[in-house]
Amino acid sequence: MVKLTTHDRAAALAAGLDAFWQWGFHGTSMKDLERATGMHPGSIYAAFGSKRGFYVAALDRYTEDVLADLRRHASEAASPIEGLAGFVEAIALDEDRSARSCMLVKTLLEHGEGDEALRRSAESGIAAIETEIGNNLRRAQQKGEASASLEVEHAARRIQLNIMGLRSFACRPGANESVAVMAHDIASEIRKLKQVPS
Amino acid sequence: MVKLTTHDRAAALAAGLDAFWQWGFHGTSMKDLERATGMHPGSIYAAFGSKRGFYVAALDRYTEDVLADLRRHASEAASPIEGLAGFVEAIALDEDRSARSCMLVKTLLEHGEGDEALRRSAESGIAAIETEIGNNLRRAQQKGEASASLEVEHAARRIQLNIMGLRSFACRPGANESVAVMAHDIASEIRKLKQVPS
DNA sequence: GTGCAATTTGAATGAACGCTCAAGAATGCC
DNA sequence: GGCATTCTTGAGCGTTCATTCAAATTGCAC
Repeated sequence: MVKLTTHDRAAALAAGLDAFWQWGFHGTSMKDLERATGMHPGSIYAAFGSKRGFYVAALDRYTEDVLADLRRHASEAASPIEGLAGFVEAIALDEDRSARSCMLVKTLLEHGEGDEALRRSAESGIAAIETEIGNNLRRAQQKGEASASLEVEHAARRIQLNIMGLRSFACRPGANESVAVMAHDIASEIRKLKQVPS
Repeated sequence: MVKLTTHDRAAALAAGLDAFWQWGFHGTSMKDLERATGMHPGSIYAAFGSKRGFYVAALDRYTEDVLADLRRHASEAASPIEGLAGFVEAIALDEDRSARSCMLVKTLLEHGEGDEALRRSAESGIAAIETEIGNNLRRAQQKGEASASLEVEHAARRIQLNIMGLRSFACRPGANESVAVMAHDIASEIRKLKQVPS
């Protein structure tokens, strides 16, 4: 295992993630990855150890990207809850179909019974996102935006489940209009967590 | 393509579905399918044409099974809406992890950009289930259980999205308790569609 | 029991798979 | 420029893939 320049490694991960995202782990061949990254097989193995190692690294990067996106929405929105609602609404605006499904769910479903370690890797990403959603809800509580009696972990799980459903729903061919409707539905359910100002 | 006795064909489909459900399309080899069905490669090709043909047939069978399950819940429950709520709650009771993910979503995600025909096949299954959910809601309207002003198609889509999310959520390793909580959450949201008796 | 058609069988096929590593190119140091 | 070291390259490794088909077996009519 050998260092690439930070830039090269990041570019390779982005390209590899893209390929795995489109065709899944088993559906993406080393030849596909060579084409996508412009690297030769030896270099890929030097950098990531194996096809599976490459997948895990790309999956980690995906989780980081989602977390960054979540934090960006939180920091740019008028309030924590608006940040979450905006994050959900943005899913419907995603142009490319294949980028819509959640890579973590995709991993979980593709490796149903097979690769326990890979499933745990996906689970830890999901847990991290759930925690971040929970952080936002707690911030909403501190600001008085959400009720102090809100069960944060439960609500975070429910939001996560909605996002999983929405992202899968968005992969349906020709569902473009209804995805937007569903996204707004979910966003307005999130906004219902705002307590009526007393 | 050659006829198997009805019984043999059904048994082969059930075994094949099981294998595809666990390992996905690309993750299941012909050798796996031979082991699962007890058939020899020639017989599988005689009966289903190709590995892909086998997958499509198994997927169709899956859709039929889900529809039958949905109708069973509808006919055994006290009312149409209770039928839907019970159907959702039953998902959490499913024992084997791999049988929890929705095969149709799994197909949609695995073939993100690749096999257009397969994705359309999955979509038609999803649409059929959505229609059946809608039928139940309409029946609820006719009985006065749900408001006549309920937007049936919209509500059906929303329920379907929740089910997709729940079934994916249920694949998370070690999520057993929270799956039950989420299932009851979704079921009680469905029950909110009951109009208050006036 | 015999002959014929239908079915079952699994060894064989070429292609594609993930992965390796010896050889070549590039780099750094004096 | 010469030498040692590191990195890059891609042909080739053994394996496994989906698929085929000639031969063996079976079922049936008479």
